[in-house]
Parts: sequence; C-alpha cells; structure tokens
Amino acid sequence: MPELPEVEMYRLYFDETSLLQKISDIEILHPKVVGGQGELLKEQLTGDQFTGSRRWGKNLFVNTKLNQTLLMHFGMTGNLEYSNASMELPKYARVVFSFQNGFNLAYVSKRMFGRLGMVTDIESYISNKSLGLDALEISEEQLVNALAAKNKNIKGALLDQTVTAGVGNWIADEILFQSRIYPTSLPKNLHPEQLQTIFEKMKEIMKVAIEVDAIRADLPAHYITHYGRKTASIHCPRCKNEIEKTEVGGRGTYACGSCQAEYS
DNA sequence: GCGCTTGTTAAAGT
DNA sequence: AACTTTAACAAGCG
Repeated sequence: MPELPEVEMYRLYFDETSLLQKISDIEILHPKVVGGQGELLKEQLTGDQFTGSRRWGKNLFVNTKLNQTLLMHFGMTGNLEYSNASMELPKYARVVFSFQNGFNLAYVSKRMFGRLGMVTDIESYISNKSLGLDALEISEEQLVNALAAKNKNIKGALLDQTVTAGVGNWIADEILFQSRIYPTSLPKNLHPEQLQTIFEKMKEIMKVAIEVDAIRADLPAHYITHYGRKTASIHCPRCKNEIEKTEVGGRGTYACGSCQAEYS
C-alpha cells in the first residue's frame, strides 16, 4: 500500500512504538530484503537505539543514538508491526527488531519488493538516487518546472520520483482525475493554469489521504479512488460515465474519458 | 490456472 | 550522450 501517505503513517507508528529502546536482537527471516547486508545490519544496530525518523517520498530513514542511519522502503506491499514478543510474528515478517522491553518491531513485506539497509547519510542517498523534493515540501514553481522538463506523458512524469518523491499509481490517477486532464497528455501541451491545478490537487490529495490515515475507503466520495481500483464497473462521480481502465506507462490506469481532456 | 497488483530499475530503444 | 520506454523482478490473491 505504500505511497507517501501510507509511509507517513508508518513513520508516525514507528515513532510511537520503537524509539529509545535498546535493540537486543535482530532476526533476518529473509536475506533478500536486506540485500546480503544481514550481518552488517546486526553488527551496526544491535545494542543501539532508534532515536528518530524522517520520511522523503516513499523512503523512511531511521536514525540511531550511535549515529547510524537505516533506510526502509516498502515496495508494493509492506508495513511495520509492533507487538509483544510472546505473540506470533505477523505473516510475511522479513526482519524483526527485538527490544529489551519484550516487544519487537517486524518489517513485513509480502511480495518482497521492499528493501531495508544501512545508508551512510540521507543527503548523499537522495542525491545518488536523484530523488526530487518530497511531494509535501515541493513548491508550485519547482513542481511545474520539473514536470515541464519531462518529455513523457503527465502520468509518467508524476510517477517519476526524480520529479517529486512520493506520488504512486493511485495518487497519480486521482490528481489527474480531479484536474480533469487525461493521463496520456503531455506536460508541454498543458496550460500554465492546468499545471497549477495539478500542483494544488496533489497537495490536497496528500493532505486528505493523511487525514484519513491512508485508508482508501475513507477518502471523500468525489474521489475516484474511493471506489476501489478493481471493481468491475466504476462510474465517474462527476458525470456518471463508466471509468475507463487502460494502461499508461505500463501501469493500470483509471480515468474518465468524458471529463478528462486529452492534450497529446 | 491466468492475469492482476499501491514500486523501482536494468536493459533496450530513440 | 541523454532521455524515455519496456520488461523484469516476487509472490499472493481472486
């Protein structure tokens, strides 16, 4: 589930549960998610404490008392679960941090696209990956310029983490639905006011999604995503036409062909 | 069994 | 050379 709002939930959850407790043990249940860094992870974190966290797009960085930085990325499926060590571990737990207070934090990744590992520092990681500014932080001018610099369709540009970090598949669809712009449109063909609308809708959708704790069913009824993404027939909350399911940039894409205009 | 999936990236293409 | 597009990754789910 993790796009920016979900990862923000995980960050808050992490801070509420896992800070300032001594890490007594780390269990790697699936080496692949730590990219062969299992031993390194144990060496660098056992005995240490988590002191705080910072989110950049879909990346969650965790700092420790001994000044180490751990990066968690959740891929297409993943979350964190904190529980008493006497409880059964969650299904698909891949890495488990045990704390001295008898509780543990499980990094859960069902489809194994998530990654967890040590990084030297946040800034150089972001710069190496060429990540754009976080979608909650980026200014209108910065977003508009970054979009205009891309020569690909607007949906692909919004999903491009070097443009802005944090937009995922459903949010890209929702931004374009609310902006009334068809996903295959090219940024260079959009009017300045339309790019401004995209910026405003992106900010609003992120804010609203965080307010409802990233639970999609709790999104407002005028959001297309509110109705789910695989129901047989979804109707446009504006014009009642059937929502189209297509593929744009290799991703399943939902859009209203009658009230989203195409500028290709 | 088939096709789908909320992400990223290496490889291929332009 | 630099940017864009595609295929692949893994595995559960309906």
